[in-house]
Amino acid sequence: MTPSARTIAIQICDLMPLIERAVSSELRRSSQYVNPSHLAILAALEQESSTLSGLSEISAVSLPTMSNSVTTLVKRGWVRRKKSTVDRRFIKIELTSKGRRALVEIRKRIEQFLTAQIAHLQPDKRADLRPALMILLETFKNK
Amino acid sequence: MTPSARTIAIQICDLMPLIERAVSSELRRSSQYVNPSHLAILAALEQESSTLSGLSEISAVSLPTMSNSVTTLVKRGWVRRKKSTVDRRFIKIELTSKGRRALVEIRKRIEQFLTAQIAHLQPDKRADLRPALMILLETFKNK
DNA sequence: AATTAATAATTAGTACAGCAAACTATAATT
DNA sequence: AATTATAGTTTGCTGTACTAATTATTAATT
Repeated sequence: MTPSARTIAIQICDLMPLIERAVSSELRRSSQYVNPSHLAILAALEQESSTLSGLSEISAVSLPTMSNSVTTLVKRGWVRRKKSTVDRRFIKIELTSKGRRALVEIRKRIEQFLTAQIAHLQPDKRADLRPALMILLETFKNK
Repeated sequence: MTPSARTIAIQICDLMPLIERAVSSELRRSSQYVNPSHLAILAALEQESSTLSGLSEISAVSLPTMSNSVTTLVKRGWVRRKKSTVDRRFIKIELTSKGRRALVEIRKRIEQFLTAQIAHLQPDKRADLRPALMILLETFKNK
């Protein structure tokens, strides 16, 4: 019998905090504190520059919140604000090269941490994980 | 060929913020704001009461942070502090019945949200998810 | 053309999680 | 009895989250 959507939802519900906690803790351990929300912003900007309202929608936070977060990231030199020449109400947020390097660095640290956890698994279990994660990625993209 | 641990790590790295964002946004949408970290604390206490230092270790945050979070939860009436009679330095944190009800309520809301996402999937894809999630749950338990 | 409405972003004010450092209270050691 | 260790709390800071109000700019109306 195929598992109900609810069964899987509960599993995700249980799993999320476990990984989240481990990764957050790993990020906090680093010299420069990195908030998970910053990671999301940098990752979004890596694809393409975005306006402030665009970012706030992607991250599902309010506009003022995103404005503040961007200010923090600007202070760190990871992004820059750039007024649009077409419509001057818009502000384009761009990743700086320093921000790009920081993103690579942060990703590397999380990846190394997660890799260490996954490495303990049997190859056949790892084989099960990949397609499942692809399904989830597809499911939660643009949600 | 079985996927490398690193490949899977990257997948998780990409997936996490997607789900996290969706769920956080869902939690914030509710009348009473619920911080994800609160959820983790309540869930830990549901299993069994714990000391403050126990909780801070489980959630991988500092002792002062946990002390403050518990104070917030006490104000909300969701947990209570109780001095140990054996060793009076210890403080047992217990879930109140109101806290237990809140936990059920929060879980229900997240589950409903996630269920709605999962429900769109084909049964065979859902069938793939369950064992994979079990592997991940096992992997990140006690990490 | 002047006024009004709509849109994008910021500012102000509040709540609260995260930290380190300094502190209090209690228990264990010496 | 004095010292050291342990469990929590308090303080002071940074920074994310919110809503409500404000500013700047553009679009729509009259």
